[in-house]
Parts: sequence; structure tokens; C-alpha cells
Amino acid sequence: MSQSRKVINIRDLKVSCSDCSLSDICLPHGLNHQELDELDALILHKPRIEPGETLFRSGDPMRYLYAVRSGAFKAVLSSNEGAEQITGFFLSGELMGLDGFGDDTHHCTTIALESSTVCAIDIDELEKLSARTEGLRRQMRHLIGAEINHDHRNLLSLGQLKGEERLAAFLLNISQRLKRRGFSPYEFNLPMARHDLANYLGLAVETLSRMFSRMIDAGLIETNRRHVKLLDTKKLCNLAQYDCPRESHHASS
Amino acid sequence: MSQSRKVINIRDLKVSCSDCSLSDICLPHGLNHQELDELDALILHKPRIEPGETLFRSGDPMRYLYAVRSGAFKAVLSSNEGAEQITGFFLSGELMGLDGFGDDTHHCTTIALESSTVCAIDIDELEKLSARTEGLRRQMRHLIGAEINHDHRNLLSLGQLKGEERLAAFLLNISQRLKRRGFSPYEFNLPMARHDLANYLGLAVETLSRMFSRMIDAGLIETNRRHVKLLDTKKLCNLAQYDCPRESHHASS
DNA sequence: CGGCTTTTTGAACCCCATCAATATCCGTGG
DNA sequence: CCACGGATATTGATGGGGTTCAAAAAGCCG
Repeated sequence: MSQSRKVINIRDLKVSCSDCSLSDICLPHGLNHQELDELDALILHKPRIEPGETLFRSGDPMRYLYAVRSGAFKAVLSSNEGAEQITGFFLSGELMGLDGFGDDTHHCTTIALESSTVCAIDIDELEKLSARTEGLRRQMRHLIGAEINHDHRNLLSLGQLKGEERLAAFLLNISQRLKRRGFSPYEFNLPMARHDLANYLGLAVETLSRMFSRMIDAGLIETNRRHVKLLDTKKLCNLAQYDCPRESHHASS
Repeated sequence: MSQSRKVINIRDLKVSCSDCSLSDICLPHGLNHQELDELDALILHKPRIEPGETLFRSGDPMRYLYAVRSGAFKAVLSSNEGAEQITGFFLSGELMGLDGFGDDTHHCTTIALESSTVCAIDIDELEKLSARTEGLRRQMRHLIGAEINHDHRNLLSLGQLKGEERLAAFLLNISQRLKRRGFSPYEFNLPMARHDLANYLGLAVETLSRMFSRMIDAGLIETNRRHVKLLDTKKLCNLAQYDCPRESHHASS
């Protein structure tokens, strides 16, 4: 900081939206070159965030929306008695911080699961730009809608499905999201620990572990710690009671 | 229609946003007179909807956002195996149809619980107006955020709370929303049947009934069918594990 | 190799679903 | 007005899915 000797500036690592491989699923989707440049101009690239570190906390005034550039995050909502619920996991290209829209204050604490990087978008600047950029408004709508639909499906999952069915639904959801990012939908590493996944699914860690074991015994999946291989997606779909991804023309979110 | 004899036209019953008692909690909040008139101009007043009738169905293309003018609605999400989850109840002034934002298609089926009226807002017109109306964009953000926060709290409820705690949280939530509309927060009629409430809370109808009975025995509430009286909000708050409404300066949503 | 965390497995208990039956409300028509 | 039937709501008994407590196994890091 106070040294005169120059080292590599983190700003030099800046990658513009136009170069970003995530632009199709992220905020820039549908923008033309000029609009893209304008969006680029108001994006702040935060330094790397290590696992367990917090991006923003419940109660913080909302200043930015964040897009995951690399890595993964969890959003945690707490009751005033200490109960905690993970409301979502975020993969690359996904938008974090929408929980602050209600009263310009965040209600979820958002924490990195892996070593991650994000794009921070000043909410006031974004607001101004969106006023004159129809494509940006549309994409914002779509991303907001994706979040809402995601939450609604989780409500269905928690309210109506059994533990094993919830896990199946989750695995297929992650599978689809990874596929969309160019990764194998059949074999992947989960970004979160059992502890977090259990919480997300509304189960005890022990129960989740049993659900995994049962699926392995049934030949539906193979696992090694966070590594998961889907062996029988058809049966998983039946379990999950939700859209069976065939060749996938679905918006997965 | 083909008659020459004029009867009272439903359009004559039109009430503008500026006259509407709900304008403070609904879309018009924060708009000036001219903006209000512009918003008014694109609002379509649908004929009365009777209990059990559908406003829009899952799969319908999204054309309107709807605001509840009077009455109440439920939004139902279905799995492809027939499982159904009520994702939300909507009271006067609340916005319905945000689930269509993701891909311009509704994913929830929305059904009237009582004899109800709604304002339908053409989504394309709203989009155009919001482009040049900062206040409208802000209020849209806030209402969207309220929906997201509401969903997140329900995730916490379904994932972490016991049946009785969920019911307490629900009663307090309804209480707050009614209070904001000028009704008593301590005594009110629930707009939904036990069946729907049970589904919303992820419980069997019988279990819900038992939770009610338990609360009555404990002196927390009194009930007569859909009529509910809150007797001990303090204990209810403890049960619910969520913001205890004192004199209420909270955004309730 | 030792200490830590993470994950898995085992056993007992509890919350809640399910099945079954009764009670209450409400609209309809005699 | 009451009788009747259907929907709605409550209560009881039983069983299962999941939590909890406990402990072992497996991976990770120094």
C-alpha cells in the first residue's frame, strides 16, 4: 500500500464482460456492444474471497449486486433464536444480493464456499443504466424470476418431498446448472460440505448421509466425499418429481 | 353485448389508483400525480373472481401483473407427479404473477380464496412506463424484494421450525399484514381453509388442527373456524423465532 | 504418525403422517 | 322450521421418517 515498488495490480486482472465466458447466463445477456461497455464501466472487481469469508451480512445496507465470477457461495438466513437456513447456493454467473431489494438492506449473510471471485455492481449505477437499457431491464427481470422460481421449487421440496426425493431434486438441479456452464452433468464436485447441504435440504447431517448411502446402494449414484457421479438420472427424476432433463431445452436456473 | 339497452358498465366502477386506499402499499407508492395517472391509464380492471376460480395457470404466458384490490388469493406450484405446494397467500395491495418473470411464463396457478377483484397491469406497458419512471422502478424493486424475503422466511420456516412454530410465525405474519391494512392485528378472519393452510405450512390437515388445539389449550389464541384471536403475542413470537412486533416499525410484507 | 474435521453407521426416541371416526358447519329442499 | 347431505374441522390410535445421541471410520493437514 505505502510502498513505492509496484507489484501486479489486482485491477490489471480485470476481465470485461465482453471477454467473460459467463456473459450468456449472467447480467450481460442480450446486451449489444455499447451497452456491454456501459455495464462494464460500473462493475467493480473485488479481491479474491476465501472459503468461509463473508461477502455481506444480514443487516448490511445494500450497495451492490454481486455476480459470481468463479467459485461458489451460500446465502444464510437466520432467525432471532439462532436457527439458520441456507436459502440458496450460487454458482458462477449467478446473481447474489437480491434479498436486499425489499428495504435496501440485506437479510441473508452470504459466504464463500470455495476460493472465489465476484463482480460487484453498484446498485445505484445499475439502476441508472437500466433506466435507459431495455435489454438490461429484461435480463434483470429474468434473473429475478429465476431466483423466485428457484425459491418456490425449494418450498415445494421442503413442504412436500421426502428427504431422499429432495436430495434427488437437488442433485439434478446442480447437474443442470453445471451442464449449462459447460461441465459434465453426470460427474461433478459439490461445492458445499454435507453440513451445508443438509441444512439447505432441511435435514440432519446424519439423515443426509443415509440418503446418500441409500442412493448408492440402489445404484443411482456413486460418491466420494464431495465428488458425485449420477448413474441413473431416470430414476433420480422419478424420485425428484420434477422436470426430467432429457436433452435439455429447459431453463434450469 | 349485442343489446342496445345500456346497463351499468363494469368500467364505470373503475377506481383510479389515486382514489385507492391501497396505494401506499401497492405499486403506486411513491409516485407523483402525473406518474400515478400514467400508471392508472394502463391498468385493466378485471371482473370479479369468485372463490375457487383461477386468475392464471401454470404454463400460461405472462401478460399481466396482478394486484389484489379486494379479497385474497393463493399461488400453487405443482410437481409433475401431482404434489402441490402453496407458495404464498396474497392480500389486498399485494402483487401476483412475479413467478412469470423468469421466462415470461407463469409457473404457479393462482386461485381466488374469496370473492375478489384485481387490477391487471399489462407487463409490456408497465415495462415502458417504468423505463421513464424512477419511482415505479423503485417500488417494483421493493415489492419484488418483499416477495423474495417472504419466500426466504418460508424456507427457514419449513426447513428449521416445528409445526407449532411455523403456525405461530404464520399467524404473526398475517397479523402484521392485516394491521398494515388497517385491520385489527389481534382478531381477524383467515381467508383460507385449513386444508390450504396445512399445505402452505407443509403439514397434514390433522396435524395443523392439533397445533391449533395445542395453542388454544396453552391460552395463546382462540379460534372459531377461520376466525382467530391472538391472546399472547409474546409467547407466539417466542415460538415463531422471528421479529416480535411491538409497536411495529418493521416492514412486514 | 497424531490431532482435527468430515462423513458414515448404529440405536432410541419423537414429531408428524396416515388411517379412521366423530363433530361441526352450511346450504338446500322438503 | 327442521331434516338431510356434503364439506370442513377436530380428535384418537398407530406407524414411519427423521432427529438426536453416541461412536466409529475416513480423510486432511501439519
